[in-house]
Order: sequence, then structure tokens, then C-alpha cells
Amino acid sequence: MEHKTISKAVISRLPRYYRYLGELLEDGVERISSNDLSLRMKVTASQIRQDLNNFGGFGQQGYGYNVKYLYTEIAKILGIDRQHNVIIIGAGNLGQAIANYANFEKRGFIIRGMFDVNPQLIGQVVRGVKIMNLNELEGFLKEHDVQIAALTIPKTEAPAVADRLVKAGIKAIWNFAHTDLVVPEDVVVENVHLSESLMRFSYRVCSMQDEEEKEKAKKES
Amino acid sequence: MEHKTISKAVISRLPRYYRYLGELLEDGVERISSNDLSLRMKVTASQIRQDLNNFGGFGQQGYGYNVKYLYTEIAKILGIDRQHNVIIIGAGNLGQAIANYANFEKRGFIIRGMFDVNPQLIGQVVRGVKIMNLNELEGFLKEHDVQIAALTIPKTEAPAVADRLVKAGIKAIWNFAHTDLVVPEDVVVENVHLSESLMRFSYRVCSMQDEEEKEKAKKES
DNA sequence: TCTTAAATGTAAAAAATTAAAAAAATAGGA
DNA sequence: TCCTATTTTTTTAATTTTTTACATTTAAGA
Repeated sequence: MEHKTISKAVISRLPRYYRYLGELLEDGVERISSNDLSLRMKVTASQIRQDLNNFGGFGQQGYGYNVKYLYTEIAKILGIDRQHNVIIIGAGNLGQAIANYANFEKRGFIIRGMFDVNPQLIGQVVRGVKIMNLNELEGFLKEHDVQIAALTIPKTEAPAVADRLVKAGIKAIWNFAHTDLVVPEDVVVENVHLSESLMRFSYRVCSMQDEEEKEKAKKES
Repeated sequence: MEHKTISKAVISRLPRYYRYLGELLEDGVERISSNDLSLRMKVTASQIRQDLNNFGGFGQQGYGYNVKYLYTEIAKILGIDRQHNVIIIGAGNLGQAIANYANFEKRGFIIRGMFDVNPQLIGQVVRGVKIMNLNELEGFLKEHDVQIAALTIPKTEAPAVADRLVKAGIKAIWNFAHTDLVVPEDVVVENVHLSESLMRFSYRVCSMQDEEEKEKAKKES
């Protein structure tokens, strides 16, 4: 009866399982054991089993997991078997990259419109979707049932536009702007902060460089 | 003497601290206590202090942290005070988005070249950087001291190109391809898997929707 | 049909992370 | 100059996450 909440860490790992299972499926593999999968993915077999068991038993003892079944079950868990209407705010390179990303629709996210303020972009068509003037946003959302927005605009504009989105009924924002958005608690924000990824990358690059240099210095002495 | 390794979780949080400190700096704030910062960032003050103390004491008891000092110290920790030469492999929307991202250079990553296989793109100039033919890659890397590459190409091409990069001396890859790269252990790979972010987003969106519906059903009964 | 090896599901232990509390130091005002 | 508030640093405790271990189940071959 009670609703055991599943940790963020577990959810974060599911997409990666899903990806590997998809590859296995393409390769015509019918079944896989947690152990085989663990070798491919370089995680422990135990973690795979534990993660999956959060959502019920998908495997069979003595057999392993049926690849196709597990693949579809994970899709259900992640909700990518459902469909959502989406708009993209910001039709620059990043917005267009997302619009052109084929898997986006495969995961159930149907792009219904794109918006920008740049007159050079307005009117253009990307993958069959017309780029509209941002001031048409509210009107468009009144006419169309869209609850999700991808936000690919500069951080300076993001908070104000996010407010407009929320006011117009948007319930989830995939946020690429380099800032944290403040929204009501029933609105989901998933951040993709490339700048933070870059800094993590920088840390690791520098750590590695420092290590190599230390190694080298040690050898010379 | 011994080298206490710092957890990935801590490193992941530093860029966000850095971002908030940058904003404080812009606002002319001179000092900040862990408590004030915790209220803004919605993390515990204790975590902020603990995280920072992994790298030494940057604060002063009874005073707090000097914003500017802490800002520069975190930059040093992350290595974004150093400079690196970078190439971008894949000059599509995503590659161009990165090239156009101003902060990229501000964080010390100087773009020295872009490569693609698309004849329509080759020869174009993005932010002063010429897009070259991918088959010039090895020659270019012999002439230029570049150790870092951003990889923004389809996943089908990524593994082969990554191999070429490694063979040509690249030591770090910022990987946007939807696949895991296999590289020697002295090569750093930082993944940005947008598809995984999208699936996490999907999970959260659907969880929220389900919750709302359950709420609604409860009210009606 | 029986037996064995394989493999999951789950409970318990270990490790890692985060939060809380205590101790120490300093700023700033009386 | 002294005292108290504040705030970091450091230690301790709690929580969460991951790993290990094992009991149970099943597949598959003899």
C-alpha cells in the first residue's frame, strides 16, 4: 500500500540500462544475465538486480532476463511509451539540435512548435515545425494542449520566459539555460547545465594532467 | 602526504557553487555565510562547508566566506583558470552551439578547429573557426598542440572517430554521442547523454502526472 | 524424472554520503 | 579591552547507497 520512493540514483541508471538493452535487441540477443550485462556495462551485477527489483521482478531464476521484455518494461517505468506534446523555446543551434534529434519523438516527445525572438529565424521550418514569434506563445498554448517545454535561450531571458510558460499552463521544463528556475512545486524542471558538465570535465582533465606530471617527475628523480 | 580522493558528488556540486558565487560577485556582494548561501541554493549549509573543507579552509570563523576569494579558489580547483586547446568534431547544430557558447573560452577552452564530413559545412567559419574536412584531422593534430576534443557526431560514427582521436594523441573527450566510448585509462571521457537526461525528465514528468491524477481521483471519491 | 549448474531475488553487511552537533576562532560593539 | 554573537572547522551521528552473501527457483541435460 505504501509508496516506497525510488532514489534518484536508481532512476539515473535506468536510461543506460535501456540503451544497452536496445543494442542487445538490435543484435538479436534474446536473453541476458545480470552478470553478462554487468561485464558489458562495467557496473556490478548486484546493482543491476537491485535496481530492477525496485520495480518488481523482471527476471527468471536460472534463466536471466528476457531482453525484449525488460526493454519494454523499462520504457514503461520511464514513461517513454506515452506521448507528450512539446514546444521548444529558443530556435538557435541548441534548439534546432533538439528538434533534429530523431530519438526525441521516439521517446514520445512530439514537437508541436518552436519559438524565438530573432526575426531571421521566425518563419523558418525545422523538421516540419515552424518557428513562431515568441509573442505568439500564450495564444498558441491556449489553442494547443501542450504541457512540456524545452528551454534553450540565454540565461538572462530564461527566468522571465519560464514564468510566462508556467502561467500559460506548462507543467514541465527541460531547461538548458545556465540558471536555476524558480517554479511552483507541481512543475517539473530538469536541468541540462552544459557549463557544469564542462567544469567537471575540466576538473578531471586537470587532475589527470597533474597526475601524469607527478608520475613523470617521480621517474626522473 | 597521502592523497585523499575527493568524491565525484562533491566535484559535481562545485560548478553550481561557482555559478552562485559569480552572481553574488556581479551583485557586488563581498561576503557570504554558508547559511545565507544555503538558503539561496537550497542545499544544507553543512554540505557547503563540508564540500569546501575537502580542499582546505576558505572561510573565516565569525565572518564567513569572502566571495571573490572563494570564487577564484573554486576556479583553481576546477582548473578553469588554466587554458586548453580544443577541437570540435562534428559541426552540426550541437557542435556549432558549443562553438558559439561564449563561456567556453571563458573557462579556458580555446577552440582551435572544427571538423565534419558534410561538404556543405566544410569551409564555413563559425566564430572565427574554420570547419575542416575530417580527413585532415590527423594532419592538423600533428601541427597543433591539442589534447582535448568535443565529440558531437552520431553514435554510429563515434567509436571509430574516438579511436582516431586517441591514436592522434587526444587525451580528453567531451562526448555528446549517445554511446559509451572505450578508451585507454589515461584518456578522460566526460559524457553528456542528452537522451538519458530526456528519459529522466520523462520519468519525472510522468510521476508528477500520475500523482496529480491520483490526487484528483481521491478528491472525487 | 532427477540432478546439477545457473541465475534471480532479497536480506544483511559494508561503505559512502549527508546531516547534526560540538568545539574553536573571530568580528564587532559596549 | 572584554564580551557576546556569529560562523567556520571538526567531529560525531544518521542516513543512504552499494556490495556481499545466500536461499530459492528454474533450465537443461543425463
